[in-house]
Amino acid sequence: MHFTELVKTIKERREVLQVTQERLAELSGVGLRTLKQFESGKGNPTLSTLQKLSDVLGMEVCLKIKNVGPSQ
Amino acid sequence: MHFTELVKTIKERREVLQVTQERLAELSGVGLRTLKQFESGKGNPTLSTLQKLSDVLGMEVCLKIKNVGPSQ
DNA sequence: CAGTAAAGTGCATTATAAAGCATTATTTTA
DNA sequence: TAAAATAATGCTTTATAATGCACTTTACTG
Repeated sequence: MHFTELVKTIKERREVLQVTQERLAELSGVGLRTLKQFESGKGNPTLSTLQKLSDVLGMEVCLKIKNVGPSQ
Repeated sequence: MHFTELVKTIKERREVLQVTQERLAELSGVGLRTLKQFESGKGNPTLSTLQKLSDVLGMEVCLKIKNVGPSQ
């Protein structure tokens, strides 16, 4: 997933769960400014920030082997 | 995946591919010091750093819904 | 064991993520 | 449409990630 997709995933998940940025910031311990910056596609969050947000949203950061198959 | 697992995954993948830290640093554009720090379980890499390393190793950073099933 | 390669660590500097605050813009809803 | 809620942005400060360099430690390999 590229940066943009990660942002989109977090943002959509937050919206599905009907959580505001403010609430997510509170629950995750991530600064509101940091969350806003991230969701608006700017910046370069630390792994820790990404994990805190993911956690609250019931998600997790993972690494998977890229699919480099020819017929994709 | 927790931080430790992410580290382990990157490190093991690098070793499987028989790439040295030095070579991975070169290929990914990540500083050798940064890579060393990460692999020895210290620090808190930025998403960008994690992605650069993953890319070269044929992996990608992703977000997935956590499995919170009762019988796990 | 000696020599070499690879990995880990201390220190210092630079770049930038994290954060808060105030303000503005946008969206929602009454 | 007015009011309220939510989201975005500029500015600034503080914390820390990224980096290089020199050195130590740990693995290999002859």
